[in-house]
Amino acid sequence: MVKTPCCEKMGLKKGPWTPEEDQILISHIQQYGHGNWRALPKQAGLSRCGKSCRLRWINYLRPDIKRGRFSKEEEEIIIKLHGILGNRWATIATRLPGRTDNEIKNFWHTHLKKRLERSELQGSSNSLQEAQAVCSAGSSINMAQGVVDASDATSSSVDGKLLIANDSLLSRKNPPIVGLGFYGAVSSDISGQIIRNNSHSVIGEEMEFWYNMFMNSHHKGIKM
DNA sequence: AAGAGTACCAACCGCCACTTC
DNA sequence: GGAAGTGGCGGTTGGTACTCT
Repeated sequence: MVKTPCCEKMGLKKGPWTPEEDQILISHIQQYGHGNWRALPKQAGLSRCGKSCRLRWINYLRPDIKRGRFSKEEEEIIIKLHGILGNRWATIATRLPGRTDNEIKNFWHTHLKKRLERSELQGSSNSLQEAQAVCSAGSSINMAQGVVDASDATSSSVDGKLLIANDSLLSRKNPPIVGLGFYGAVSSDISGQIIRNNSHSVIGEEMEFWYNMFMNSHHKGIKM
């Protein structure tokens, strides 16, 4: 097999999409779906690479995309999940229906990150600052993948919290770093829904929970 | 009014993980 | 088991809109 480059240099268009291209892509996907992104542009008659088509569809053309400003609630979710997961935008996006990883990433870099930096400078005590404490510690609890992808897990719920019995959920890409990220822990029920709770005492319990879970899995030799 | 600086966001790039052969 | 194909992710860039001087 010869590996073909993602975008053949010849004849493939780059840059902003035109309304005509959008229309072609939408109608093609509505008609045939997107079984194979690399083959799609050819089938649809687009001079774009498959990756570009996929990105355009996922980030802009998908019918369930939610446009407009992020709500306070969404901001809070992003901040807390970022505190736990780090820059795993796609995972965070699964908890924000209608929002794309790209949108969340942009929002983080253009709004939240700056706000966090400002609030840190002002020394104010609010949730943003708390999250900043998590982020600036450079911590990332990768086992939290299990929280976010709980719907895929073979799992059981204890007191509304989740136990994961599927180490396939655990990222191999990023080795686990256990640190202050526990502080911003978000818990989830068995269906993967986030249980929102800003109470410090509960956060403390969650820290303990996640810490114990990490230690248990570590001792059992679960790869994380 | 115009140029400079800044903010925002769509899109690209390179890498990695999973799947298929 | 390993090589190749493919999809997906995160980092980054570049263009445009907006604000300030």
